[in-house]
Amino acid sequence: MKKADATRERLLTHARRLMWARGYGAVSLREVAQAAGVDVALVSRYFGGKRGLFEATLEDSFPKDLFHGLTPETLVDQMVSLFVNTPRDAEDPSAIRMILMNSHDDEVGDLVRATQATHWEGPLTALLGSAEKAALFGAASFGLSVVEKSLHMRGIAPLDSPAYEAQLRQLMQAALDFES
Amino acid sequence: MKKADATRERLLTHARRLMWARGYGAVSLREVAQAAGVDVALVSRYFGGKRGLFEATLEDSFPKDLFHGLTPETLVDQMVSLFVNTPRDAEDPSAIRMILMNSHDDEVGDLVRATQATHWEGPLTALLGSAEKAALFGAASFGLSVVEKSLHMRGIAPLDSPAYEAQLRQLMQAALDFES
DNA sequence: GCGTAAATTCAACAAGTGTTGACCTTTGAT
DNA sequence: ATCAAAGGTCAACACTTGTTGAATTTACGC
Repeated sequence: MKKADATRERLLTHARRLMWARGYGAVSLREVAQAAGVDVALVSRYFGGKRGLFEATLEDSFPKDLFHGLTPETLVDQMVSLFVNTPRDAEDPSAIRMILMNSHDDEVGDLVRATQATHWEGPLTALLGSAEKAALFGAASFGLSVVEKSLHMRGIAPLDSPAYEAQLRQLMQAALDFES
Repeated sequence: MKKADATRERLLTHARRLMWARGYGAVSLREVAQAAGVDVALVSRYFGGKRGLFEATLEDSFPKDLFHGLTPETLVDQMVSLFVNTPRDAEDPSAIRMILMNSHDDEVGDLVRATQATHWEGPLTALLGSAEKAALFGAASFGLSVVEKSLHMRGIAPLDSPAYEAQLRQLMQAALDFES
């Protein structure tokens, strides 16, 4: 019972790396299997199919407690810090990228959006006590992350500049000051 | 010589509608051809292949003069107005959505990013006279557009609220006030 | 109406997809 | 060492994809 779990996990790791980075539809099971060093058939055997494999990566590694222990006052600092410390095109693909790449897929889009809403949008709304604040802050943060970290638009954004970080903080704080 | 041009344009229209909305990789030529009411073979015949068809939609309908005639002072108003007046999930898919859906495609990603850089990022940088300003403003605007218009995250953003529009203007202006 | 060229369809292709059932191969307890 | 179960491979399937060359239909000047 031990060996199987190991390869199961190996499949899961590579599936997450590939599918989160390039999207569910753009990655073939054969590619995942080859990366894991096993035969394609094992995927359907262990996860019930391609969709099952993707779902497993969500349950396994979607960050669920992003806002845990935060207050509206500490939120901005925390998010800016998270933003600045996250490298572009990280080896280990981020959940932001995963949402960006899979939200519009016919097969898994609904699942992705539901997962996001449950674990991020919901808690953030609860934390801020306002759907509108959560909306604007979430949109600004997510949008910035998408553009900075994932879309390959160069000429954009000197991440290391301290002035940029300050401006970023001000920008996010402005989103938080939304009234009614 | 007339009839062919008509179906050529019909193919182009449906290709843009489908590929800009769901992404190059997710749309099959047979689907485009069926929407246009012709046989699949015509695509390769008229456009030289799938990629040629997509390139044609770019040359044909990518908005090229978005910042023409604007000054740094009128930029925010213009963009906020454009933003507020653009419906969510428009029938005629937006270039924003197209960039979002195709920037990471292995086959057309480079082309999309190059097009974007030439017609948007370049002019915006020239207009603002600063790569950093263009970076932050572009990222904020684009990110907000992406989240609001394209990612299907509901519970997010009451577009019709006047207070929201004011906040949006303030947010974009803040991005523009970037120094050094 | 005829005939020619344009416009379009048809049929087939090679390649790649996810999935399945039968088949080996390794492992570990008796 | 034996045998059964677990772990994994193999070959084949039905299907979809983009592309291509030949055949067929449609339009139009004479």
